[in-house]
Amino acid sequence: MPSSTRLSGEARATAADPSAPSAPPRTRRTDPDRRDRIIDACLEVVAEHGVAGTTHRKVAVAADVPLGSMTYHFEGMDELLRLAFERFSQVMSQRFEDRMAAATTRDEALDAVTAIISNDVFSDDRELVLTHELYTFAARRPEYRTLTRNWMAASRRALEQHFDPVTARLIDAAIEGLTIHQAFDPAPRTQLDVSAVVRQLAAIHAADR
Amino acid sequence: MPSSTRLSGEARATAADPSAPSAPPRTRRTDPDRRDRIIDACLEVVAEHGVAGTTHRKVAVAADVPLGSMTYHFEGMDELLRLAFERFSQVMSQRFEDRMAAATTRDEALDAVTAIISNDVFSDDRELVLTHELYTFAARRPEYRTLTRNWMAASRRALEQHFDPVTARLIDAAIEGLTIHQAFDPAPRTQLDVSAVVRQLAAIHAADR
Amino acid sequence: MPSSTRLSGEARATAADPSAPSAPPRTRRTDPDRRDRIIDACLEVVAEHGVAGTTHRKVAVAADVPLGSMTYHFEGMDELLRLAFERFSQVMSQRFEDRMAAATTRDEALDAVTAIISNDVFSDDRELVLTHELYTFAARRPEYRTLTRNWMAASRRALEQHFDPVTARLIDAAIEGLTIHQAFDPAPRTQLDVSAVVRQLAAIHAADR
Amino acid sequence: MPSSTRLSGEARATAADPSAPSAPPRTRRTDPDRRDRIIDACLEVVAEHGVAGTTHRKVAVAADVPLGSMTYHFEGMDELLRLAFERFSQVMSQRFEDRMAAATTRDEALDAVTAIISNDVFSDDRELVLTHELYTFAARRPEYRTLTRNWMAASRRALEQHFDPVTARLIDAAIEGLTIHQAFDPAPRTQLDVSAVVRQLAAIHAADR
DNA sequence: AATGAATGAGTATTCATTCAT
DNA sequence: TATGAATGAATACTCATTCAT
Repeated sequence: MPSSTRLSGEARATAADPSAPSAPPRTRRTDPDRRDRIIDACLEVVAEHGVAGTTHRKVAVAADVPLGSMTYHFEGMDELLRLAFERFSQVMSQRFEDRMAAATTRDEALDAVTAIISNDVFSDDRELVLTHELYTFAARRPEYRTLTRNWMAASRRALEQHFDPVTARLIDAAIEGLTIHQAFDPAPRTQLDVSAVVRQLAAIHAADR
Repeated sequence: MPSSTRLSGEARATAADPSAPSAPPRTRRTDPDRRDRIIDACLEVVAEHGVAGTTHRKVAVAADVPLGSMTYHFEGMDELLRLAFERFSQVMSQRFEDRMAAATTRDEALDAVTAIISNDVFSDDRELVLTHELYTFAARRPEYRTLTRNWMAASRRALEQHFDPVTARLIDAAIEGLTIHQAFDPAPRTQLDVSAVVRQLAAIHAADR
Repeated sequence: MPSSTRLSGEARATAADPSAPSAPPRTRRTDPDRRDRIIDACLEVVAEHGVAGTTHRKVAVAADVPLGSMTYHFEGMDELLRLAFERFSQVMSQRFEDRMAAATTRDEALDAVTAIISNDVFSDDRELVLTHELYTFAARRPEYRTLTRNWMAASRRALEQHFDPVTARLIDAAIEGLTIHQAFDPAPRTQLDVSAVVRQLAAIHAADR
Repeated sequence: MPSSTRLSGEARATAADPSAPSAPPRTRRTDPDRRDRIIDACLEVVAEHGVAGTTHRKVAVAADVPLGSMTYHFEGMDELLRLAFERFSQVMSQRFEDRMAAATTRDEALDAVTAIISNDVFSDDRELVLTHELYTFAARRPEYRTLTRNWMAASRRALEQHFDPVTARLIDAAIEGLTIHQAFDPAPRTQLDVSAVVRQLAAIHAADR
């Protein structure tokens, strides 16, 4: 489900309409979403080959642009990766917000959180991989932690539509922790009733007040 | 493909110049913990340059061994990385176990968890980075998830010395989630009383029973 | 595995030193027959060092191109060798055809065959070596036997300008066998009157009819 | 059929008899056919990987001897290859002699030759490959042409048991040429009645006398 | 006498980047 | 403005050979 809403779903500009016979075969001059397409392609290459295996060549092939475009449109791999991860985190963030916004009651919000933890975010490995590539990227380069900071802040803001700030932080952390442990230790001995846990978590602070 | 000069039998100039008297006798022929040293060095290189930037050359320099040693002792970079991460996860795991084992009461255990979350594990960036390099490594290669699985299982076992299994899983996830969010979003608007949160978390299941 | 310094964007020292006035402007940016030159150079390197001793480096030096050109223009050594042998077999084939085409009578054709066997083809070792390198190459890789098949078929076609198909096959085999035995056993006890033998060979099938 | 008579078929010394319990586990000191075994193994490696791909390591593994044995028993790859090819040419030579010696009449000799050309020598690729590896080896190194010279002289001697020297040379060359062309151009348009051709060849010189 | 650990020189190949067009 | 041919530096890995044991 999550991967279907993926990145930019808009149709690509068809490259020259062959039905127009009078047009000269000039190389198409305008390709306005080329930059965008390269960024998307970069993300796909990172998903498949990792940051370690992402090269100008692979991205150029994936985006179907000439190799020279890469350094023409971007300073270097670093900038390109930053932009790709920026886009990724925004897309993920946006999806989370949409889900939380769709909940109209606290109970629906709790159901949404339960669903997210249970199976949703990393239903395929693509986003598991990209998330951790991003975390690694940010762990190594403090200057890029704005990406993670923004993402996390956005998540909390979305949760605060339904919960007080402390509970929001707690739930956000629980989503993170349980999701990761589920991905990396898929069959723990002890099964969890996620829905119950989430509800108890949400009750902590309320009870405390 | 083979070496070119193989078929010509003439002797090669031996590199060592015996006329230089100050040079040490150079007889480091046996070096039994060389393999170990290389693995340690690999971990340092990963910490500093990332998996992406880890090369045989850098590791060889860091371990102070000739380049040829690298592929003599290891099948290739993959095996070396696997061994390095194995060692890292075991060290981290062990440290966690030691901490939990040092707690003699449930209350001390809760303090230990609080300390771990608050500042401890990722006090410097080195372990933050290595942890996420490992997660990325495992995310991309399901066959290496035994590393993460073992680590997580060990953590839970350590927690189960003090808590029931469900609570142990919950606390483990909380450590993971809060630690990450703290590292990647160091100054959230809402401060958390970690000690209080941990204690409430531990009370959930008990209360539920 | 990727390059290590990729993520650090600092500029590299450019190698060209503009302060050296005697250096040519170095602008050999376009070199359209470079590919061809490399193939020729490869053949020379094979002749001198054998397939076993043929390396990208040696070929690059022989063709006076930078090492990076090698894998820019060719998939790998295998493709390069295939192209080199293709060229070699075509050149040899062509020369054979020219010789046979130059003969206007059956008798001249018989003289040409005699000349070819007697001393000509392998007058220097270069072509002896290349022929056997090619045979070895093809013996090991059935998929490249098209090269030998084409060469042999062309030879037979050339002979069929003067002889019936069966005689052509016979003469072709005799050229092969006698040439090899002459090259590898240069002073047999029994001298052969090649011209007479060839003529008798050519008479076999005619007599048979 | 030819490959069954292969090299040295004798049983290998079983390495330490585990049923003798009193024997100390000392490393076996005497392994008299080790040298031989290495030479055989070398030939197998050449057959499989070519001279180009034959390395000390591969041969050591194939012979089941420690790597250090290689340079202990042999000067280097060159000597080892020479010995291996020497053995190969002797085995091939011997087999040819046996076949010709088995023929008691001229007619049986002609049948034997026909059989050899038709399908026998290179029934599997192993010997095709080894023969051409040897030719290439000898083509490049005139000093090793004693190997080919001896082989060819032996063949002629064997043929001279049944034919006069000139006919023997002719038939020998025909075997060479037809065999090669058959191997490298397996489906020529024109089929040959090998038996008839051989008989006519044998008649040339007789008729000439 | 025999060996396995060790190594430096070499190999094919990949890469980000440059730059003439 | 855009590109693809070009390249030097780097990569992982292999190898024959050495030598302390």
